[in-house]
Amino acid sequence: MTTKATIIRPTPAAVEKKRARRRKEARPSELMAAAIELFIERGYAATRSEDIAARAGVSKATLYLYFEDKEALFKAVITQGVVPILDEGAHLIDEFTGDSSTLLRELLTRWQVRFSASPLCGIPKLMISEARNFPELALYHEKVAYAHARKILGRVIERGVARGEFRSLDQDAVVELLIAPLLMHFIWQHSMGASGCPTVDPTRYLDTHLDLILAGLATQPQPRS
Amino acid sequence: MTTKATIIRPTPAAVEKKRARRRKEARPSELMAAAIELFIERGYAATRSEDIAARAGVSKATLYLYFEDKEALFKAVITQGVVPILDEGAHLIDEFTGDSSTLLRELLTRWQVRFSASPLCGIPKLMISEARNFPELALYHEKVAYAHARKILGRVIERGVARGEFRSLDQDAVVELLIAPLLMHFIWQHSMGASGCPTVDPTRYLDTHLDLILAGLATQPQPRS
DNA sequence: TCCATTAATAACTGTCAGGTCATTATAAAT
DNA sequence: ATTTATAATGACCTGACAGTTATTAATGGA
Repeated sequence: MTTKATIIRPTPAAVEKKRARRRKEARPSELMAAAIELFIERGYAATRSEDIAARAGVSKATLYLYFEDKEALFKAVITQGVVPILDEGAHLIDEFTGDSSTLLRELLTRWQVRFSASPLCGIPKLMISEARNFPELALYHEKVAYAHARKILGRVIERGVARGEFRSLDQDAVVELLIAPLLMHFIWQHSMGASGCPTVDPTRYLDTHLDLILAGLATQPQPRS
Repeated sequence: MTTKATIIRPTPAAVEKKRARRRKEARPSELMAAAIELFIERGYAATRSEDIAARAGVSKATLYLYFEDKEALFKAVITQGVVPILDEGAHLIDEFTGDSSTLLRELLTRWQVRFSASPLCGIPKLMISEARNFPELALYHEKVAYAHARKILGRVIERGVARGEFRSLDQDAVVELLIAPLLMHFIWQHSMGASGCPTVDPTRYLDTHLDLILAGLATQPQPRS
């Protein structure tokens, strides 16, 4: 017999199961798109869940049909896939046969272009801002995103050193120094830049970065611009 | 005759004048020290004014004797003097007679050491996080801090180019690229780093940065490490 | 010692935002 | 058409926090 019990309200577990199913539909991605914009603009604490819902064109209560709470929404936003874009770079390495300077140039340019065209490039600013309020999330993000990018860049440097094209310097430091300007640029754009502070031209900036660092890495004097 | 009016409460203007006088005493700097720590840790919105007061060892109401509101305290913290430290670098340039590579090395090292030893190095992270919530403040900070640093670095690059030591590249971009790794390092330390993410060794990082960028800037092939 | 002035606070208030719930609209099924 | 299941929401509740005020403690000058 069916336990036609006195319980009318569904159990919390059932509610969460339903939420998990719903999270794969269209509505949640609208909410997440709205959330990522607002979180990047204002930060986590200063963003009201009602505003997120409003921007997605639904009511606040609807948001809570799809996400357990504000924090779950934040985590969903942060853990959105940067990995596929990073992996495009990894494939580039596998296929590439030319010199490592050119490879490095192509790799960084690719990443810059791909991230610039997506809201994902706002995530560094967001993660930096909220890291101390969400330490586990920071560690997770470091592991799946930053460490991944470092590994890929590390392979290029190793390749260059092995082929006698690059000097052998402190590997970890070189990799950080390759990423830092890109990251800094994204971060600046989404914070100071968005408040009216001057920003450098992205392509000139990246070109100069590559020009400098490739000359600095090279074992032989390069043709100079 | 003195207007012995019915007014018992002091006028808001008088209160503010009193606050301005008090702000030059010892208590406010304790409050600001506490505030800078907490703002950097948790961000502006997530920091409760009661916690700031508690860390400074006073009650919340006392805080409001010295600062009009939370925002005024935040602005006071941000506008704390980075300029003197930057100017140490400017003096270095004036006195220096050697080659520009060494000058650049000394300048960046000096800044790195001086900022690392002070809570001021947390301000970039704070400003980045809150720029969009305080646009005027972002512009002010850009003007008195970042633009100032850029100008000083610009002079060194010009000096190097004039003396035939440095290649002539996009001036603005080069300056950004000199600062970006330092800034990024401070920002990382105070966000991801503080959440347990691995951080590179500062001195190795700075050494490699200088090694790379000076080699990249140099007109003549340098002695290579 | 007394008074006047200033420093400091505990207790309070109003507002605002996260989260819930009873109810209504919408779609599906028979 | 009627029932059932699901999607969506307005109205509500509650805790937390910025900012205020009435009161007390400290200070100092005569």
